[in-house]
Amino acid sequence: MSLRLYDTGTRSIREFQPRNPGRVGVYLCGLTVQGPPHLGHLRGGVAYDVLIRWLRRDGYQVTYVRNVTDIDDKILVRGEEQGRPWWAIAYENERRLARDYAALNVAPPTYEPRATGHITEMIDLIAELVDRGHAYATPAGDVWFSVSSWPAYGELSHRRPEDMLASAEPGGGKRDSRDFGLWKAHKPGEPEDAAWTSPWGRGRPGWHIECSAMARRYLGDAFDIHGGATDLMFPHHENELAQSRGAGLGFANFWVHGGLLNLAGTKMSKSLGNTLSVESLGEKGFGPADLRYYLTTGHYRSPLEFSEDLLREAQSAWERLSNLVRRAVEALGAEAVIGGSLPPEFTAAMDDDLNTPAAVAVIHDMAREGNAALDAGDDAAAARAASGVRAMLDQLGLDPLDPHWDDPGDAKLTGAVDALVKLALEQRAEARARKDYAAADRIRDDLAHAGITVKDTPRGPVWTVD
RNA sequence: GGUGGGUUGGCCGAGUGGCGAGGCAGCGGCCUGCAAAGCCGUAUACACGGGUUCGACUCCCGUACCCACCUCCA
Repeated sequence: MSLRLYDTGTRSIREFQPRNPGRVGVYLCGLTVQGPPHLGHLRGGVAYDVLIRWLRRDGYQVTYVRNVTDIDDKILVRGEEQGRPWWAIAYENERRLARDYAALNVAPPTYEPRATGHITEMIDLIAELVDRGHAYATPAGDVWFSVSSWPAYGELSHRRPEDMLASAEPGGGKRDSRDFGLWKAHKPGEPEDAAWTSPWGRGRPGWHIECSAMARRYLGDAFDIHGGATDLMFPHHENELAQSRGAGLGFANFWVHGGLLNLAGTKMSKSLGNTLSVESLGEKGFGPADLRYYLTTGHYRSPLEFSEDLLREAQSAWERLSNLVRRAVEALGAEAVIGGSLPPEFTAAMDDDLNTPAAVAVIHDMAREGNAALDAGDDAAAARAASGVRAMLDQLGLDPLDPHWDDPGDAKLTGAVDALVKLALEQRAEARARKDYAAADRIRDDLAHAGITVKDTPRGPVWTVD
């Protein structure tokens, strides 16, 4: 069994085969860094992280390119509004995104090219399109892609040209309302540092051309997988495809589109302003692992509803899993809970178009076995189950013992708190020994007020900081 | 108007032509001084109407409703 992936281009699940044996090239449309990232962006990041991890686990050498769009109309508008350079805003948001991805244990891509660093490649590509008759320049210095010159236009999103509404992008010398911009002439009033020299005069690139140009540079004329969320399918990906194919490039073999994250029934979106950040959730007691687990419990292509209640449920479920792993480590030692292999049911679920909900169900089943074995004192079975659970979680980027999840701010305090809590627990143990439960419970309550939860286990009390 | 996706039990969420994934919440029990954790058991499902079939939640047709895209958006 190997990976079968849904491909938007053919609207079907296909056996994944790389173009070159052992190597996979993946291009993911990253963010337009006009504002801070929100949970929807992070969902996409986690979903593709899961895909990349699965490909690597299959032994592929993966080149994963995720771009940053750091020049576009909206970024320029933000700069105007805030009275700051547009590039400062772009870079600030890019760093925020990197920080949030890191918090969620999303591995960095192989390379993260910025649009502004690839103007040359874009100009080259545009020039080729003009030469081939698929693009035309206007006297004003704009360059448009000619949709009517490319009969296959619409093949990805399966739209017929006559069904398309006329683009709102006005005139500007366009021959056809569906034509889209490859190069935008610099306009009076726009920042001088937002324009580059080109054969058509000073200007800046249109949105779609960057991905075609950067994918070509880093992955070659043809590559394996192109990803992005479903809202990019049209027009962005359709346009990318037309540009690249129009220039004679093979472009992507698989198109993988992820579902959106909904908030109160509608999608979370920059333009709607209904966004949520990792920090705001942290203030409500949710850790990045809770969020990552939650984002993993839905299938990547399905829309996912977000609410605090749902996140809280995910948190409970995630704690169950991480409890099992910790219990096993406490009972059997850390060396007994490493390096389990992945159960065939888990592998089958993941190979089936990355069916993470089914994969997570396998983890829960094995966690139950592990807990039962622990209760029964069957160390061998417990170690086997806990190791398996850990291996599966690790595959999803959710190993509970990964130091990544530790709050670094706690490190300095841990030693001191440890000693103090130990002292309190000794007193509580003495009280319990003389059956003075009122005193024992008072100590536990006091600790609880300080944010420390004490639980009694067959091997003595354990405590956690909330 | 066009295109695509969806409607599963209190909630979330997989899946299959015939054995009721998994989680969260609930209830009962075991364990525990209590609590927590854990384990065992347990009720409530497949939007509606037709059709195909020995048999449909699963296939087909229709209806309703929801979401997304068709303008920038992960």
